[in-house]
Amino acid sequence: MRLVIARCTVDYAGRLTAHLPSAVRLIMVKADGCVAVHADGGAYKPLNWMNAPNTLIEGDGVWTVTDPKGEMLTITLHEVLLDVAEDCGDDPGLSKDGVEAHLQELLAAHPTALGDGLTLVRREYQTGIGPVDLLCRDPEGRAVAVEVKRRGEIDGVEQLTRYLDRLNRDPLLRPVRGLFAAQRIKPQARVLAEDRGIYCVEVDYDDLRGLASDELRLF
Amino acid sequence: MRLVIARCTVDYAGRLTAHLPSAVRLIMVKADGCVAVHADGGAYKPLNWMNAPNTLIEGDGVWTVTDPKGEMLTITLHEVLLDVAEDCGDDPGLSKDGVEAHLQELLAAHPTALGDGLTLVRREYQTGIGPVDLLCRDPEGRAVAVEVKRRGEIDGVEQLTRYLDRLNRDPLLRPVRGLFAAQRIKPQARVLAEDRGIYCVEVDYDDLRGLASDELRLF
DNA sequence: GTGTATATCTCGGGG
DNA sequence: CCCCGAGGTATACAC
Repeated sequence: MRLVIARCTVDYAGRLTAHLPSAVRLIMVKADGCVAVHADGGAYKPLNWMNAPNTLIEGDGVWTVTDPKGEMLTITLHEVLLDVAEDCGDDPGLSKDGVEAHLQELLAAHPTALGDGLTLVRREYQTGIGPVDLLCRDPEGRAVAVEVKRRGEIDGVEQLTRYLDRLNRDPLLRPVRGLFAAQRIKPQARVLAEDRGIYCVEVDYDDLRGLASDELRLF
Repeated sequence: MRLVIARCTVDYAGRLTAHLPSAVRLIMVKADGCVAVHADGGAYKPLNWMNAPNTLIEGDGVWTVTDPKGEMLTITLHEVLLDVAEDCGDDPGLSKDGVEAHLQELLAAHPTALGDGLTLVRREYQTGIGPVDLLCRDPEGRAVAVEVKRRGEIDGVEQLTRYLDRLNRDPLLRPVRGLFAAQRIKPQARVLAEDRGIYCVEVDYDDLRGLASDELRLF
C-alpha cells in the first residue's frame, strides 16, 4: 500500500464528471492498483476513486488512472507532503455474524418461529424473477412464501409482492400466502403489507439463537 | 489525518458483530474522529470503520472506539510499522455533473424530449408517499407522472407504480399516465413497466445538454 | 426526528 | 456476462 498526502486537484470523467479544487488530501494506492482520494473528514467513502483493474501512469506531477470501461481519473499534484509505501501481504478477510443470511438460516431451521405448524419446503426457492427466501407450508398444506429481512421496509414488501404475483400463476402452488419476517418492521411497511394481505412477523435474533443452541444441547 | 500501518486484529460489535484476524492493515483516523481499517486491496470500502461522532481511547496496544449508539470497534495492535499524522485543512468539496438531479433539471426544461407536446406542471410533485420527479400534461390535457433515473431498473418501476396508485385516487388529477425515463432501461424493468401500462423512454444526456446550450446561444 | 430516494453506490452469488 | 439482492449500506432532503 502506498500513501501519498499532497495538495492536489482531481478530475473524474466516467459514469459522471466530477472536479475537486486544490486542497491537501490523502491518495491511497492499494496493492491491487485501486486508487482512492480521501479528504480529512466526512466519511469512509473517498471523494474520488478508481477501482481495480486499472492503469496508473505517473507523469510529471500528474497521475492518470484509466480503466477498461473508459473511465479516467486525473490527479494533479501541486505539493507532496508525504509519500510512503508498506507491504501488507494478504488479508484473511472479514467474518460477520448477524446478517440476513444468518437470520434466514435460523428461520429455516425453526419455521415455527414464523407461525404455528409451518414446515419448510425450500430455501431460496427460484421464481424466475429472483429467489423467495423461504417457501413453507401451513398445517392445511397451503404454500407460504416468506421474505426475510433484518429491517422490514417498503422495498421488502414490494419484493415479496412481486414473488407472490409470480408464484400465484403456478397452478400447482397456488394459492400462495405471503409472510414478511424481520427483526423490526417499520409501520409503513406493515401497513402496505397488511393492505396486500401479507402477514407480518417480528422475530428476535437472540431468541432464535437460543432455540438453536437449546437444540444443540440435547445432543 | 493520522495514518497507522500495523499488524492488528479488529472486532466490531454493534448492528452486527464482525471479526478480523491478525494481519497488516492501514488504520486511518480523520480529523473529525472517524476511524477506518483498510486492507491492501479490494475496494475503497474499509473492512471495518466507525463514523464520527465517536470516542477513541488509545490504551496499551488496544484502541477502543465507541459511539453514542453503543457500537464498539476494538483494534488490537500487535506491531506498528508506520504512524504519521498530517494536517490537511478544510476541503472545498466535490462538484458533480451528470447525476439524477441534473438529468431531472434538463428534462424539466425540455419535457418534449419525453414525448410530443408534453408540458411541465411541477417538479418534485408531492404525493404523500414521496415526490414524483415530474408531473406533466399531454396535449389532451391529461396528467403524466414521470419518474427519472440514470439507470432504469425494477425499483424505479415499483416507485412510479406506487405514485400512480396514489395519484389516481385524486379525482382532480386522474386518469394519470406513467412515464419511465432513463438513460438506459434494463430489459426486465421495461417488461414490468409496459406490463403495467407505463411508457418507457430512453433519453440521451449529451443530447439534452445540447438542447440546453442551443437555447442559451439564442440569447 | 422519521421517511424516502439516490449512489461513479459496493459487493457477492447464481444462471 | 448480466441479473438480482444485501448492506453496520451512507448521504441528502422533505415533512
